[in-house]
Amino acid sequence: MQNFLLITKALSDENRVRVLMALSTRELCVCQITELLNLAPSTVSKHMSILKQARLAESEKSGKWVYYRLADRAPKVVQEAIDWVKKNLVTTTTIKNDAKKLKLIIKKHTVEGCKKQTSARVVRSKIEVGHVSAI
Amino acid sequence: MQNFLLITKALSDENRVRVLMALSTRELCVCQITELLNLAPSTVSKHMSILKQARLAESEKSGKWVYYRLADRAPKVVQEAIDWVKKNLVTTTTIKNDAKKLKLIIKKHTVEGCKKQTSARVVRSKIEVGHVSAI
DNA sequence: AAAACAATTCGACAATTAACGAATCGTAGG
DNA sequence: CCTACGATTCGTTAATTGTCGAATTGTTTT
Repeated sequence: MQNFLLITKALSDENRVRVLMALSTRELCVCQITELLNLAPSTVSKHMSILKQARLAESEKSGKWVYYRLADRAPKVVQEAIDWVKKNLVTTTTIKNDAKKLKLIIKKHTVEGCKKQTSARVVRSKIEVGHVSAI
Repeated sequence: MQNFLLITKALSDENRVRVLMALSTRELCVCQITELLNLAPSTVSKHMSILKQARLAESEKSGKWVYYRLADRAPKVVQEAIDWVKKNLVTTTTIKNDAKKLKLIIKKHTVEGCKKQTSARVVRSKIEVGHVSAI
């Protein structure tokens, strides 16, 4: 019951479901999510920890960055929740607008890095799915 | 998106999911739910209005009583949410304990009515699914 | 070594929400 | 009619939650 409520509570905030939908396209680092949602980094970090606790999202550190992605190999409850969310939100204007905005953000980050930095990791993430712990 | 969040917010409270699970067995009047959850009637009423707004539950007035039941013929999002909840909570101890307690409550109410009253409606609900607006 | 930067943690504050009791509405029975 | 009762609404309070900025941690770059 407690795990179940972790999931539903995580899904009961608009910003968090927007993140989940964004992650359904590809993995993202915190600064990209921050830019998408227009929130303070600390706020985004909190949201991500809630998604992680519910096991809806996973994270992986790579140098200075922390990349988040949708849960894989998570319990069935979680997977079904994710599928339900995806299925019912892909068509909404909010999510479609986010998708557009996200493309620009990713393009920008690919060129400039998170702010002014260029990272091989960011560039490479376009062509490979796997992750490396160090560049 | 707003409708979606009505659903997830409704599901993010333990008492409300307990009610949903109780309703998956049979329809219930507010006083029965109140007894199950051990909350003030006004609190239960609020919870039920939240479930109704999310379209997870429906209500029907019958004399002095208001009966709630799980949504039927609701949008697919809602149906899928209900199925997901049911599937993942039937085995939990909280819900199983509720089921036990509910049996006693129903038995009691069948004999004595909500408090001291006997209602034909309550007795009849055991054998018929349909509802009548007046006894 | 120092500076820059991404992310997290922490403390404070504002907004939301769960809970209750009192008051109200509607129905049923004396 | 009037009383009793189930349910809802309303106003209040307590608890929870979302948000931010400041401070901190860890990593990379200069």
